[in-house]
Amino acid sequence: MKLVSPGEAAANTNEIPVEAGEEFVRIGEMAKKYGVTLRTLRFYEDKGLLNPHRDGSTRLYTRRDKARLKLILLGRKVGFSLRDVKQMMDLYDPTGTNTRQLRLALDKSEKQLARLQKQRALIDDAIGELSNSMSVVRQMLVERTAAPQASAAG
Amino acid sequence: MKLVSPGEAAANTNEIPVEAGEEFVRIGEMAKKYGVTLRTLRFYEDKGLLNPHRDGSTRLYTRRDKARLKLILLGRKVGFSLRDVKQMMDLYDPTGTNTRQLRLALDKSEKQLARLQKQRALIDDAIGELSNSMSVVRQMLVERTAAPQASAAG
DNA sequence: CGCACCTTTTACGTTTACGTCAATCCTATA
DNA sequence: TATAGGATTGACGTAAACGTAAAAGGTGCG
Repeated sequence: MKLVSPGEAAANTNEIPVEAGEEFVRIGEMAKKYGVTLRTLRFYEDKGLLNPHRDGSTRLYTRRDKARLKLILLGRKVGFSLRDVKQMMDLYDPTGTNTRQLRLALDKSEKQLARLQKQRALIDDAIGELSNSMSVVRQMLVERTAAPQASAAG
Repeated sequence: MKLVSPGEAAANTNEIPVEAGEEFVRIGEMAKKYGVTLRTLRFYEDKGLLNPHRDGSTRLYTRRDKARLKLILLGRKVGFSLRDVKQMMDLYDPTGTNTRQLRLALDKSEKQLARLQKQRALIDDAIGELSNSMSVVRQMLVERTAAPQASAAG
């Protein structure tokens, strides 16, 4: 049994004890697959967001880790901090209904949604102000460029 | 001659040589007037964005400084970095037409406008994703909450 | 054998715009 | 004169999410 081989180039394919069809991926592949850096994966682990298995000191990621990573990336995409993501993930309990987890997620989501809407309002505001300033500047440029001695400009 | 006295409470009113009706304000007032902290004003000065006069070691702000501060705050509002603002301000030349300054400002503004629009798109995207996730979570909560033993949920 | 390549841990650096002391000084006022 | 209120400089702290370098170990291949 080997590591999952992406395409053809499975360099450095070490013999790893794999049980029950579990597919292990090392950090390099994991990083490529999800478009993150090695540093990021180690960082997430350091923050308690990921918990890959180990073969000696080598990290081995399973599809559980992949699922978690997907969640993390989704969380970040919608603007949650890693702390928020961790807080929500930490409530996951495979034996229960995860009602609490879901409620927390919903709660945080509502707040985040509000933040996002506020941000959008701010940005719209900024766009407005900026557009104004730009037309003012354009006007000033026109006055300085066109017909410096004549006052009739059209 | 005295410092400009805002309302009635002009505490700590020191004798300051004022010429030609110039109105000086010390840092505390300046901060209040523009809703920034003392630290902020000193920081801006440290970054070369402001250049208040001095009475000994005490900073004295004139309306020139106020105008500059207004520009800084507008710049920040529309998302420019302080470096950008400084770069634009540094081109100011009271003897010329400031064409170069205006062109630079316009150039930076166009780029910033693009960034803002991109940001807004990202935010809209995030809002969409988040809304989706939220309805999924709500659905999950419904399934876990309502009629745990009956499969008919209306 | 040696090189290229992957991986590890540790730890400091980056970015931006200030916040938060800390120690000190000056001044007006009761 | 004691006290309260501003003001000064200097310098470390903060937030977030990694980047980057260093020093080292393991592995397969030609």
